[in-house]
Amino acid sequence: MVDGLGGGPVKVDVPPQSNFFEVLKALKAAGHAKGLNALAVLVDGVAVDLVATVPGSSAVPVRFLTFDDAAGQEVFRHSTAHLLAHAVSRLFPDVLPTIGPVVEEGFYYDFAATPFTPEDLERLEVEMRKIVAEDLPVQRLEMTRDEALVAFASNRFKVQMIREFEDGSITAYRQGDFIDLCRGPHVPRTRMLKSFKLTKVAGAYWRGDQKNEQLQRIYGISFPDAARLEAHLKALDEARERDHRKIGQEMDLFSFHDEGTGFPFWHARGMVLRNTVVEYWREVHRKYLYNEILTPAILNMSLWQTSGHYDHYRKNMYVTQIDEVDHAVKPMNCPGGLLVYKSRLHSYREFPLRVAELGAVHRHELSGVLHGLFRVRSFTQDDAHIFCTPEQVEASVVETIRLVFEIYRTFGFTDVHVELSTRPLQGSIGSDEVWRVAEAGLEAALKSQDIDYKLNPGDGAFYGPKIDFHVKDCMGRSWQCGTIQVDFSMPDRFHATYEAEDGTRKIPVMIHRAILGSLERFIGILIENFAGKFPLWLNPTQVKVLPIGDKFSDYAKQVGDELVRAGLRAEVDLRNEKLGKKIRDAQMQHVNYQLVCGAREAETGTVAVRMRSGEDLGALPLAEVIARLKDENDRRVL
RNA sequence: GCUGGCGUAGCUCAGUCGGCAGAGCACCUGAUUUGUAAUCAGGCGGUUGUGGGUUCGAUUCCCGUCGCCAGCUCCA
Repeated sequence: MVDGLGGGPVKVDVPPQSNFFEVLKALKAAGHAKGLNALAVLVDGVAVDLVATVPGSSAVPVRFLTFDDAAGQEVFRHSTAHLLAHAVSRLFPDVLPTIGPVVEEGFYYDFAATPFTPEDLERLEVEMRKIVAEDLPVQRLEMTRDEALVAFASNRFKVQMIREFEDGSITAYRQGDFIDLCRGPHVPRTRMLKSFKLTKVAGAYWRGDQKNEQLQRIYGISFPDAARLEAHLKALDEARERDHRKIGQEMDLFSFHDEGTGFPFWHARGMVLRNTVVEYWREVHRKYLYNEILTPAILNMSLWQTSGHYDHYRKNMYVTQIDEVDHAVKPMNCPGGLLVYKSRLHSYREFPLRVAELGAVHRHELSGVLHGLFRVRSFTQDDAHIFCTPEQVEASVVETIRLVFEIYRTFGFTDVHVELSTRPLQGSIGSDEVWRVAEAGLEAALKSQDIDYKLNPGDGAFYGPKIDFHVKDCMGRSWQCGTIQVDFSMPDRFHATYEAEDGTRKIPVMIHRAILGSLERFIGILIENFAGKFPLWLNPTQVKVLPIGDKFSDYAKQVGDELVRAGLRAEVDLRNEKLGKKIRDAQMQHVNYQLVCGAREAETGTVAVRMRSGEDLGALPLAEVIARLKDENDRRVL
């Protein structure tokens, strides 16, 4: 029975001991397999080669894999990785191949070698094309462990892998004079691997461990036809065009300088964007009954000893001395928040007490991981701590989840993916009972809101379970932004208490939460999501007023002033340039509206409205335009 | 932090097999007075990231260093 051809399963008869090529032939003869382009085959859920023997019973379900199946794509790309290793073995006979898996962005192969140069990649691509043209058959070889140890004796990495394999037969694949240890399956002939590109070289460690030998990794991508490869490379180009570091410079939003590696400098226009985000954030937090505090950047080291940061994360903290006493720049806001909490007595009647802080934190990240606004050494967390009783955890989490979704929706992120992480197997603190209640509370909160989530057992923080929120941008990329973490430990460490209904002092539960995560990173995400073409409410420059000539400068200035007085961000382009030039520049700055002022407009008190899309709304009375833009701005239309 | 690549004008990038450092854009000035994505001309602008070495001579070759980029590792 062959499935997956469209329509129901199809039955074909082939002689006993046939391979799947016979099945394909029979299907084609019956008019079924047209344009199938099978790469491998799924027999009872297990991917095998097309040359494998067809099972004797028709009860076993069979499905051919093409590039359009995830599993088929994997076979294809993995075969391309072998093709690469084959080419390397021809051009660099002394190089030892190690492993070559398929990853999300194609495939890679790690080699024990001296570094490859970009020219080497070009030569390798040429050699790979040669091997494709030779159309070598790809054969599966089964061998015993001893045979495998002999066959791969010269490759210490393969020997190590063979030794670690579980018992049973070991498989390898041969194409021409190249043999590689591999579970398979593979495409049957090298000819099928038509379109590929080697994309980059990088160092990588054997088994991903820094202590091990460093290998040379070659990344590549492959497709069954040139058109798909082209489309893929074009999409990569588009992603490069959206790079927030590039747009940030073009739009004059922020910069980085050698004098402060990893510390962003916000320019005036970037601050408008940032303040707009913050303004909205404050507005919605007021609505959700938060209050806001601000705690100092540098605090005595004893505080970090109490919080536990000194023990666990000292290497990431910036330390200094004040009057010869050790201090640290804060890497997190919660210890400071706890000092504020402790500055007076609290009653259960105040709970849940929602305390927000847009706190600037500094962390010493490794130099190699810094990346624009996405990974910096100083950033502002949209932090908040909710102090409550254990009974209030669930309701507080529900309320926070609602807030998270409301905020994401305002920025246009409606595709949100949620993960729940539970108690780590080792190193966690707190009683079983407390953990059980907290995990149940988070789970109940998610269920009550009908939210699908992924469970990550053992991935929680050492002090409590957490919910993480990932937003998907318009390119389909997922970004972890929000987090809700229940914490039983910190209030205890700090001896924070509240007066309970029965008059006793109790320790509150503390819920840490961030929604945007890092303001810097979130703005980076916004820039890439919108490719700099911000919706009106977020755009640093919303309107450009464009006089057609000097004669209309006064009228244009008047228009600009009125827009600004109405609370819109407008600039007037008084340069001695032609209209086409002014429009072009406004377009390149992604300004939402261009208001053209010439003789007709000046006489009638109108402006000719051109939208960023290129749509021309014609001349409209200024008052009408202002009302319309204000409405779009105030409603935060996307 | 590790491996590799790269640092030339505010930006994007040429160039120099070791011999007077260039273009476009931006900016300034002048002409032009402009109607929906680039008007023309002129001008300003650089210790070639930085420190050292080799050399008659270094932007070019070598070493150190800082930064950027890609990946690895890390990410409370």
